[in-house]
Amino acid sequence: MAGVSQTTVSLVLNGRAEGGVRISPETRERVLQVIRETGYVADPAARRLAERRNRIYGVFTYEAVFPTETADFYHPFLVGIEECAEETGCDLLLFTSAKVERGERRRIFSSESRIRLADGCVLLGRTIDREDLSRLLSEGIPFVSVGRRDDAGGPVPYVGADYPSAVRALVERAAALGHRRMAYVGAGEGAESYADRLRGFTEAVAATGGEGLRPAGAQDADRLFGSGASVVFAEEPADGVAVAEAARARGLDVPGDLSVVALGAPTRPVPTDIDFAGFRIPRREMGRRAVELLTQVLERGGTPQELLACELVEGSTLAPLRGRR
Amino acid sequence: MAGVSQTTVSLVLNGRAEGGVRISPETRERVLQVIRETGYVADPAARRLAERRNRIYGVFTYEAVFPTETADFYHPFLVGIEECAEETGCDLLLFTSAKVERGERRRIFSSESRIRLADGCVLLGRTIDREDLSRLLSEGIPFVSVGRRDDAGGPVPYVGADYPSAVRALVERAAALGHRRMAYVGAGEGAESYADRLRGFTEAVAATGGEGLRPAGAQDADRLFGSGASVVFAEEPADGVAVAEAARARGLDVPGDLSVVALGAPTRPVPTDIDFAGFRIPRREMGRRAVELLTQVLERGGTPQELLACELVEGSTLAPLRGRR
DNA sequence: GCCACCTGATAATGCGCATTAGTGCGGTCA
DNA sequence: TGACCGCACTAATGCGCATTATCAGGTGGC
Repeated sequence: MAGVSQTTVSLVLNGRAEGGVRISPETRERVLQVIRETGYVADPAARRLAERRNRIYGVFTYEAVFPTETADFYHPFLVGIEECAEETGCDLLLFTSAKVERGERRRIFSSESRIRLADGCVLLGRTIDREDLSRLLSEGIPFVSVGRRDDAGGPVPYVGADYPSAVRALVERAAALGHRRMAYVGAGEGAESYADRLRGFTEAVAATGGEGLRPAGAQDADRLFGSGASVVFAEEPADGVAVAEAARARGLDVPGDLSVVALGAPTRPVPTDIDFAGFRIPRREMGRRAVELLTQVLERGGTPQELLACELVEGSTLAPLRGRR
Repeated sequence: MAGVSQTTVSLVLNGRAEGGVRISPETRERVLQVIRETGYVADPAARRLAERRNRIYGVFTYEAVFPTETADFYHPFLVGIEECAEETGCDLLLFTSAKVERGERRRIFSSESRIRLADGCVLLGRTIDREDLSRLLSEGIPFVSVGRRDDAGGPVPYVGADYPSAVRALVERAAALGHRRMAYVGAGEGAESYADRLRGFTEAVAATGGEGLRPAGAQDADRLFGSGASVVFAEEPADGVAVAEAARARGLDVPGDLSVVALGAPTRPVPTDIDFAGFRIPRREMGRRAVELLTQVLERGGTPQELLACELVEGSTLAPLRGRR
């Protein structure tokens, strides 16, 4: 239509006028005019094939991206991811096709994985299969995990929340309020985030000269209350609720008789109106940062690992040690 | 690695053993073995190029897909869309790259639209630009709109909510309760959904022999209450709240003195605990159905147009006409 | 010995683009 | 006059796959 070759259109379209190749202003204008009239758009698939890049970032989650159950927990991450993708000019590809046999989890590498359609991808989830991780690494697929991950045959690029520091700060606050015997309720393992919290707890208790206790769990209320702990660090808000309820059932006042600190954020709605002391996971910021880091990896490579600070939440469940003050 | 040609691999990979082409079991097994060992996966982009299909469905929204404001309204649609995409074995592409100049809406056809990367797409939004719609039609891009849309240079494929029927049922219910003078509050235009509600109202009122009133809006409380209407149909829950508040401000009891029916669902959080009579928009089902219809369009073409029934909500704001019963 | 026929696999082609190595042309300089 | 150069543009190639036409080798019939 413009009387020029496909090459010329390509050059005009991509503004590649710098590298030795020149297009006369008249020709350029003629081409642009036709493009405007027809609304021509280069086929992204072909582009990808030739250019080896897509401007499409994949988002992988083991659960549905738009869940109904854990919506409140994952949503903020996705808000951040989308925000940053929009700014970066990228589209997001949700791997919804990862076949799910009844009741099974999605898999990153299914028989017909489409992960390579994206330039790279962002991983989201409480835990991520080590197999999947190490395969991502060995195949050299660019990715960034939201949430710290242990090595999986090599260092994993991630942006996580700095749980150890957050927990440490809370332990120090408790110590400053006179608490010495502190209990940690929760598995302290299974996911990096849990391990990090427990580690932060253990180290901080040691540093402040306190005494760290590990009752079996919130269920084992007898051991918990028999331990003499004056403050309980609950691995998750759900644990915190369980502890608080058990305490009240025994006529103990929270925080009058027992302080409770809830770590993390509710991964599923917890029916409570307790204003726990704890911290806020910077989920939105983590999502944003993950996309930024992915972009950086794509451009310059590397294995970025970042921890974002959590903001402490005062709450009303952490009080001075009974009898003090 | 298997000592065969690229063609053979392709044939094995796609199981195309029916159409005259044959692969011996030994060769096939040898190829599959290598595929298993290496974890080879066909490049989706190249596949798309050659096959002209992707198994990627685009999702276009004018606002962010993961919004914070209107989250509650759009979320159910997306849940349905994702569910069905997962069952269909498709991935979802979120057009987050549609450049947004500060404060402007996204555009389907931006300078570098990637819409054609997807096999087709689902459109979401209260209103959709007629320009965009007619261009989708004229360019023959397969799509399905969530929500009924008027013709835009041709019939638009959609799956919508059957507002006219729902509103009619509510009007009939009101009529059965003795109401005759009924008012509709809202613009009744601007979006197809509003027009449909007003139309359902007008027709149903005429059919039941009642009297339909159109005060200017909830703001114009004087006209509304002076009209003698015993029941108000509010175009949106927000309008319903406004009406109910205005009524209470005048000492009128809802529904004792005035019944209020709220149509649709809150598009943004409305701070109220009123249990309005009205109906439930089958949002999740609409999302699911949109994906199903898109699949159908891709396979067999056509322009499906469907309306899904809304479930009536009893609520507590629609009572028998004062002085009756 | 020749042709017809079937089987199993491959060479060749094209999808729509980006990229590179030219190509033709008019002008410069020695 | 011819070598040389910059300019504006194009022909050709390849990206990784699906598809189609073709081919080599074997079998059977007459």
